[in-house]
Amino acid sequence: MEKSYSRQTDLKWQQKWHETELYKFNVDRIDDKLYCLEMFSYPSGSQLHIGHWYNYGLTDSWARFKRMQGYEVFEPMGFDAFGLPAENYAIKTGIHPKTSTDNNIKTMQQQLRSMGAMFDWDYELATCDLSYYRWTQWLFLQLYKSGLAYRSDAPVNWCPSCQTVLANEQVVSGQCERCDSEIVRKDMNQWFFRITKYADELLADLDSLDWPSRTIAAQKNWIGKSVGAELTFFVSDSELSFTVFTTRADTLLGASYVVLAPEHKLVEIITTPGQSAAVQEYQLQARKQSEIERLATDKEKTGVFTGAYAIHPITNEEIPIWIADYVLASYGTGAVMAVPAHDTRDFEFAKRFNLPIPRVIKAKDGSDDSLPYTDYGIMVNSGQFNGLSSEEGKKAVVEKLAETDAGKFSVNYRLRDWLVSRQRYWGAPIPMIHCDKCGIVPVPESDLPVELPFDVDYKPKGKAPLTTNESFYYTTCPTCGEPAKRDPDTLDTFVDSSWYFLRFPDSNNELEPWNRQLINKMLPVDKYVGGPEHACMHLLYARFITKAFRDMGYLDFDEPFLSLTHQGIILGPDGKRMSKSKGNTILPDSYIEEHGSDVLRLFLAFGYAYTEGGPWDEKGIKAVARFVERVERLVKHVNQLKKTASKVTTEVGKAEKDLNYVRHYAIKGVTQDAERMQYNTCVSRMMELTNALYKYDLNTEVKNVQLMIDCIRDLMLIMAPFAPHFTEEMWHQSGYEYSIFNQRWPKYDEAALVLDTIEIAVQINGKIKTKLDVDTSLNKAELEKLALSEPQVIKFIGDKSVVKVIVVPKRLINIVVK
RNA sequence: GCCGAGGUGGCGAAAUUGGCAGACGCACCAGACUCAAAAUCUGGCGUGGUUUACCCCACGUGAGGGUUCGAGUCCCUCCCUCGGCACCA
Repeated sequence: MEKSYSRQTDLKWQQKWHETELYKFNVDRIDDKLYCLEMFSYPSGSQLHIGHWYNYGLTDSWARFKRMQGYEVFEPMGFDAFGLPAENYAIKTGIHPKTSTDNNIKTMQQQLRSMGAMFDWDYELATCDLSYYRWTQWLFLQLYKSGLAYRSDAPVNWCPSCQTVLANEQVVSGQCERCDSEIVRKDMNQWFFRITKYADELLADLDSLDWPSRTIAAQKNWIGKSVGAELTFFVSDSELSFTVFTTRADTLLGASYVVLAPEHKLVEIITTPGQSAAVQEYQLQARKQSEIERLATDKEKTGVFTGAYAIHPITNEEIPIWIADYVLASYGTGAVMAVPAHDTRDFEFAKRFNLPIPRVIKAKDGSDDSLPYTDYGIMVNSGQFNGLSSEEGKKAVVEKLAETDAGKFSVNYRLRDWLVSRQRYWGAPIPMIHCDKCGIVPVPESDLPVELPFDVDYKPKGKAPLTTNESFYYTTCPTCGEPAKRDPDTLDTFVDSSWYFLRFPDSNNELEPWNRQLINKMLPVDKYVGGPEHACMHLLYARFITKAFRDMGYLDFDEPFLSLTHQGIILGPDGKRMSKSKGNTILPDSYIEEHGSDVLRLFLAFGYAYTEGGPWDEKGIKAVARFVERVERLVKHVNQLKKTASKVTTEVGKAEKDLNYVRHYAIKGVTQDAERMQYNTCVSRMMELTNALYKYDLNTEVKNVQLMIDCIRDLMLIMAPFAPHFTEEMWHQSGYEYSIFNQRWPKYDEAALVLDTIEIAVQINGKIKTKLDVDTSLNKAELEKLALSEPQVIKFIGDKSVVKVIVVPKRLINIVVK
């Protein structure tokens, strides 16, 4: 047999789909819309790799499945085109980022088209296009206007290799997310987005989302809510006071000293002359520490006594004030009350410096008298609070202090504001102007875009490259008209990607970033598919931007992505992550050339649990190629039978019923499993139906050809989302009307799934002893009677007596004997 | 340490959510076709024991307990792997 599926088939149908505009989104059907989105591509130097196929190809299969179910599917594609890799490549090779990015986009467009996905290219966007980033700048201005973008002096994360600051989210255990360089802390004046304003809502709304639990957990961890109280301590012999944050107000009576962060503002004021040399030395040491040193949790506690004392707010006793680097200036109030008996860190510190360790909580059942004791318990040695549980005490102590304004309930978040400025070239310029007279002035919206100049020396020098382009950098103040300077920093690329899903449905709108009525209908995104590595970056930022623009009145929904799936990672054949340096990279191109793109797509569907991924397997792709050929032979064989079979029947006997059962079982299985993106079992069901058809053909002399035709028609339909070119070709060869993707998804018939007889298991005391073919029409009592009269069963029961019989229709009968 | 996801044949994996563990496929073994090979087709394939064979028996989802007529699935205690957070008060 001449094979009729190949790479040529792909190209032929891609051409036809393109000419007939088959996948063009029809806005008139917006009420049936389904927004299916894959995380857009980063056009790096290399080409589409297996990971892209795994993400885009199989999400496209899901989208096609939805299309056949009658949805008007919106599946756009674009490019996250600003960013460091293009710039670093430029520094290395001298090729301008714009040149290399434009080239890469062209290559990737080509490759994405060759995948044969339904992407509607009319909506394509690239974040580095002026038509896109002018609206990114607009976004910035709106955030600025509403107080959500602000400039501040703060200790920031500086990557000495990338020569730029980074957001907290881009620092991974003290190292740069991109280049693994050790991060340095620097005090700099930078732009921030006030994401912390939404901390509580970002946390609370997580529970309403159909997202993987690990991603929800990661965001919860990252936001890091802690509920507690702020308590005020006065400095002895002074009017000065400071507050501490604690989640364990019930342990207040056990506070035997307090600790300020070395950077705490009060330190200079309260330190006694005798201690000032030691304190200054310690502050200097703390500042010099690298991020990695500071994060080490196993190092010995260090600290210095300030010489000053605080007044305990309940006992009025004097307790010493220390400084130590285990207290972070950036969290809570930068000061803690130390309760060494009930906190492991305070305990270590107190041991080291011989500070008192009074116990004020005992275990509820009195069983644990070891220290430190960090669980909840009963308050002891706490005067009027004695006998209260920790839970009660946490309230009672704060309420007591509140009487004198020395305490209030309070919530703290680990989440920090999002640092968005970068001292790099290849990004959207920040639309702000620095004027000596007027201060920081926003660029008027009518002056947007602030165009990124082409002619810039982008080699890193520790300051923003845009300062080297004088005609960009030097400008006039829009307020007073005097000479002024543009902000030379560019926006974090995560700003670009934090709103692209809002732009897609209206990506050609030149008057506004999006039309409100339109996106209120098009969004939220119904299904979002991409890697899990964005859990606390892109996925968090996008939620923040959505909520912020909702509050500004530009859109009416609360969350951007209702349902999220993370595809797994396809590893190299060696089981390691694919990388050029390891030489274990698998490129899709040669497989597509050899087998056609559908074989690759089907293999990715069949070979892995979608959310798990796994090592590349050369043999697997052969197996799937074999399956595709097997289907092709079958289609051709039956099309032949249609014309030439001399002896046919329309009767439906046992063999026909069995075949029809497999057919409807397959339809049902694929319908359910495709819905939840469990693609491997979808392909299994198709294989079973194929096998059943072969078996029927082989074992049946006089065939019900019409049934075979119907089965194969359904097989082509359920296979279509996973092998779009192949099935379109088979559909065509079978004489059906173009296109298979305009067909409705087949429905399964529950009646066909009920067989006349079924094999059920018979257990004695829960162990399977035999199996019976029974009529499915039998009721429970009849089944029980039948089982008990079965010779095998009688033999097993022997002289024991039957205590109980459990009958589960269509499954099993369990006879309990004693 | 806290949070999340996992641990099932030689391998990739399934299991209608408490009801026949291992579907589907890979690899392997045997057979058919063939001069031969490839391709294709048919059958076998968790482990151990027993048996000439058909059969039969026992064991089996990381380990150990428990609930239940019945547990891969629920509960408790551990072990291991991966991911997130972490001197966060």
